[in-house]
Amino acid sequence: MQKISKINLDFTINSGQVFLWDKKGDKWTGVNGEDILIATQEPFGLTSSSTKINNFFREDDDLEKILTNISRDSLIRRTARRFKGLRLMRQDPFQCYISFICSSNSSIPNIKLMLQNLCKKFGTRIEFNRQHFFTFPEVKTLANASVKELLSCGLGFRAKYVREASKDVASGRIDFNLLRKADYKSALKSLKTVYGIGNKVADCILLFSLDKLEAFPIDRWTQKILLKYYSKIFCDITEKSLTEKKYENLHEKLLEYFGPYAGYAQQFLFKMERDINKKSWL
DNA sequence: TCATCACCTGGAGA
DNA sequence: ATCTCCAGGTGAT
Repeated sequence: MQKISKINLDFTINSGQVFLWDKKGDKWTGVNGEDILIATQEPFGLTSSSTKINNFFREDDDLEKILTNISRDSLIRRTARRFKGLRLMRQDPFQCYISFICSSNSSIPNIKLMLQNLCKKFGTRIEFNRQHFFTFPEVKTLANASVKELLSCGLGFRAKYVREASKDVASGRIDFNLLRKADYKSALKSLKTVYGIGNKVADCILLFSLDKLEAFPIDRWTQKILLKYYSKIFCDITEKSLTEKKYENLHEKLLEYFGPYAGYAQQFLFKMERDINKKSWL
């Protein structure tokens, strides 16, 4: 049994990073690529049956250092205190990539539904702890899927994105190992060449699966948050959708303000504002 | 470079 | 019941 202290499972899993997780009783079960991960919150940490849990929950992150680093104002300090134990995760890159391509103009429950359908149709059925699960589909399987089959999973207009994006990985044009080694800006540029990936989705993939902690995904919520609490600091923010240029400029300023772990700041703020507005999680 | 707009689909609210 | 509106955006014009 592995133990990881200082992680709050509920905060972490219910912060919009992952979709294929379920809680039964006090036990969380999730799909990560071809692995099924199981974790339970214990009074003194977190237990699981797999060492893969350590990597998944970014045990190597020095949270004390990170929190000190991002604590640039009282709001972020309070929020980090309130959601103590919330962490970023290190997801399977391909699953993360497809998940956030599917997230476009959709809601968390619906994204989860689409991904579950993909797993059922294209994943591998496996037995684990006397229960059955479906793993996340392999790259080549999705790359060879027809748009019609993808549509049957409820993807709608995202079906063509998923098909093309999967082909890019299958062909090697998109190589997650290279992107992980690359610096943030070149990895971002590369991901944005994929059909169906813009700034926001690219930043999610970089932050949640490719170790780019300076990524700061700016979606409607984040934009709302910045407008509501940070309009003095990041002026010229409006509620209108961000243009390419504005997104880039804003990210630059965010990085300047929150520092190299800006992605963590984003996650705390996102969690806070969604909870305030009572938005649904998994 | 920027502003609009269409887009699949499931769920919530009128 | 039936309708409208919206949801963690992106691509095309």
